[in-house]
Amino acid sequence: MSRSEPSSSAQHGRTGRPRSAEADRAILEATRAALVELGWGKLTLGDVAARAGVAKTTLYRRWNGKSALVVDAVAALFDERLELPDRGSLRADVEGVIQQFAALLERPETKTALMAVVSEATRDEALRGRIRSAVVDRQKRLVIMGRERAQARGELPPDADGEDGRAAAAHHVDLIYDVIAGAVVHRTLVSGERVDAGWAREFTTLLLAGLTSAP
Amino acid sequence: MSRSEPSSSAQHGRTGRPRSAEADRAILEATRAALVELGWGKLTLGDVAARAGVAKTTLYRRWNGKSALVVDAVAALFDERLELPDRGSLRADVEGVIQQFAALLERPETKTALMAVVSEATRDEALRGRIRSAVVDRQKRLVIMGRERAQARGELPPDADGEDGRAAAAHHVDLIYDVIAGAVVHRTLVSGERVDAGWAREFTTLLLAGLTSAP
Amino acid sequence: MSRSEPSSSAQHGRTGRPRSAEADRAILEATRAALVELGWGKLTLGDVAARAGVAKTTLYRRWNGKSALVVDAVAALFDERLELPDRGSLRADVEGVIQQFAALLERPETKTALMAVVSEATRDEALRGRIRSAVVDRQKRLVIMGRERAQARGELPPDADGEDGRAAAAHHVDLIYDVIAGAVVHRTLVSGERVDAGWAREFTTLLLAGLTSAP
Amino acid sequence: MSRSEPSSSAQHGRTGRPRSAEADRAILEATRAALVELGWGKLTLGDVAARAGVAKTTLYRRWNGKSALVVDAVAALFDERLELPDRGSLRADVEGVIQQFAALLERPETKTALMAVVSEATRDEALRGRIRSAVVDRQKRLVIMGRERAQARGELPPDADGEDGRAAAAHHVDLIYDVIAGAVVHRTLVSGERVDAGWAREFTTLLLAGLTSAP
DNA sequence: CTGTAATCGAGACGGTACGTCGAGTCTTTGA
DNA sequence: TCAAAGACTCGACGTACCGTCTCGATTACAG
Repeated sequence: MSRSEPSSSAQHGRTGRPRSAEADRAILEATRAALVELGWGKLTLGDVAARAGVAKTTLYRRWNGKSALVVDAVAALFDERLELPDRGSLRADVEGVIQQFAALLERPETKTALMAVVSEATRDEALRGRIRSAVVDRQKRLVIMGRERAQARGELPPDADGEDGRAAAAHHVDLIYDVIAGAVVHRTLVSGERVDAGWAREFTTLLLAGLTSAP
Repeated sequence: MSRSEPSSSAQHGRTGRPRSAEADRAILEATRAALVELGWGKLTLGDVAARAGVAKTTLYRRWNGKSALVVDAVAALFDERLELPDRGSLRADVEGVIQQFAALLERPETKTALMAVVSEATRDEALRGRIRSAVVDRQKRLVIMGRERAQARGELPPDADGEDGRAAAAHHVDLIYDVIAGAVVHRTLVSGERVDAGWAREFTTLLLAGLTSAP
Repeated sequence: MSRSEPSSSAQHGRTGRPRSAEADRAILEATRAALVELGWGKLTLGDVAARAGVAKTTLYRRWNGKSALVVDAVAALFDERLELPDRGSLRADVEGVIQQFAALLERPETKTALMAVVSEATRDEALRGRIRSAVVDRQKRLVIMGRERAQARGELPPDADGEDGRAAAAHHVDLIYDVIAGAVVHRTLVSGERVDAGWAREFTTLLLAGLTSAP
Repeated sequence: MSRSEPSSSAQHGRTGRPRSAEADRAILEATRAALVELGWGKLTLGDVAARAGVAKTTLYRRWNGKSALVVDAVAALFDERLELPDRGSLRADVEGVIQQFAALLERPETKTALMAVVSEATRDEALRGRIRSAVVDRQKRLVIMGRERAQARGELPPDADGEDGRAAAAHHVDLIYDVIAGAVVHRTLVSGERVDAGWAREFTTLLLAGLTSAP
């Protein structure tokens, strides 16, 4: 799913030496380490290969460039880190989401990598898709989940029925997601300020007023 | 202020041949053109120099790398394009700001460049400062102005007096700025969707509810 | 022996793609052609690489600069062109050697290159060694051979026996070599006159009188 | 005579600020110093100008390139150093000439510069002329003088009368000059050995036998 | 004493080449 | 067939000098 040749099962003939699974792990690990040390701009595939104890050939056989590799490398972090325990109220859940986004963005490997691949993606449709599935969709899932819980609690009105209702709901989720993720990203990376508990609370207050007042 | 040697006033002696102002103009223009055609990733300083009819040396004498040059090149757009005519109401002003940010971000030169330099800036304090003064401050000015107008109209409560009041106001501006700019940037560049009139209206509705309910 | 990494035998591991022998040939050939067309001063390694159909990197991987490359390029000529057929008498052999040196020095590639690398060598011990083995030794071999033949014919007295004898012989060879090669080089390159048959004869007369009178 | 614009007398109008004679001196001095430190290859005109406390412009106004400047700079040495006191015999005079040539060539500035400009001169007629008048003719004068003295002493036969005689004499001088200068240059720069008293004596012996036996 | 005309320093200018580096590809030997 | 090693082509990098140019500031001699 994340490889240039979807390594899922042995697509490529069944003879010959099989690909080392260990190599995959080592490469992604090395990529993250290199990202932390050098940042996106100075990261080189030759260096990653050397750190992973792997030949450059091996690396290119599995990914087709710096961007693809880095997306996969940071995608792994999104898998591990994003979950949303029920904190009992909409406000608590929103603050939780904000904190999780912020925690992820304050890790040095994501901080430097995320905007870089987003930038690359402005000219690369395939990369855009990869980012969507590896990053955006996983984050958006949290928004969806939090919204459903709030509706179940009665903190937010339920979705309208029918096709239009579903579309409006999706629309609403997109808006909320862009506002939350955007504000956190912007504060962290552009304004260059930390997302602390105080800011999270103020932002949540602003947001909840908006969400609960007008439908 | 925007050069590697802040050319503001004649810092570098008064003797010797003076730097060509025409060259500056041509270089920034060429940089924007190259950004549109090639995008950040493929943009090379050699190519920019060639387009500007200027030697590479001249370019390196004034800026110290791709990032710094590109920041200055897009900063010029922020100068030209950002203004806030009084549209008569807070809602209209907010929608106006959103549309302006979005229009700027949908230009191909900013779309490809902005996140790239933000990414570079995560490892470069000087670059961060340059972005702040060339981009962030110019944008934030609009937020401040819009807020003051709304206070004058009575749409928003006035700032509290004294030192604490000023600090709280600045704090508030920062929050609003990150929310607006962040949401627009995220929708445009990460989610990859257009900011149309409908979205601008919905987002404004969300935001105004937040701004006007709880102080 | 002539490379920066003495490629003689597989010094650099046995794995990996081996260096292309064809590239070597093409580079030296291109170097000579460029020397003829442009002369030492205008010769650039980038141009040589282009002529040879080879990347600059390849060239720098094998030689460490213009001088080293040029020495190897002209050394090949010294290999091909210097031989000493037995012409039956010392006089004839000496004239033969002189003509061969002169013919080599009048080729445009050697004419422009030789003094240039000698000049560089005044500040570069490694280059000096390279010149010695690639040029000087090959020329000196001819002097040694001619001298032995003359001794065999009885035109010159035999070497004295023992350690001292061998040292004196080597000494003598060095002197003769410097006189012959020096006179030819100086006439050709410094005085800028041709070495024609007449000059060769007169010089030989002068030399033979010196060689045969006082031992 | 040695300048690009033969500064001999005021060719260039008589008004305007006159050229600084001090600058000339300082530049030539700086050139020699730079030659000693850096050698021909690393010597740059910018550096010379800086050492001389002079603008690059000044330098280019008087000479038209590295080669011309260096020829003039070393030519001054030839003026000071070459003279031939009468040592009473042909042998002594020849050894004297050899030692003088050798002493000149062992100075680091001439060692590195001489062959370099000779190499440049292979492609530059004007430079060749400049070398001839600044170097070759001055050295050859010594050979001529020594030969005349020897003829006066009766150690060498007098020149034949008439046009042919003069031509033959000039011819002879040229041959001797190339042999002496060539041997010394070659030993010093190519073979890389010192010219000590022993070598000078042996070479003289060889040469005198040749000069005195056959006419 | 006042132009006029060439010099001087400084340093920016358009160029050309440098030698290095990274991206990807290709070609070996060995598992 | 894949893996490691490393040579390959290509293209950009940022720097160094080149030789020219434009400045403002000095000199000298001519009127």
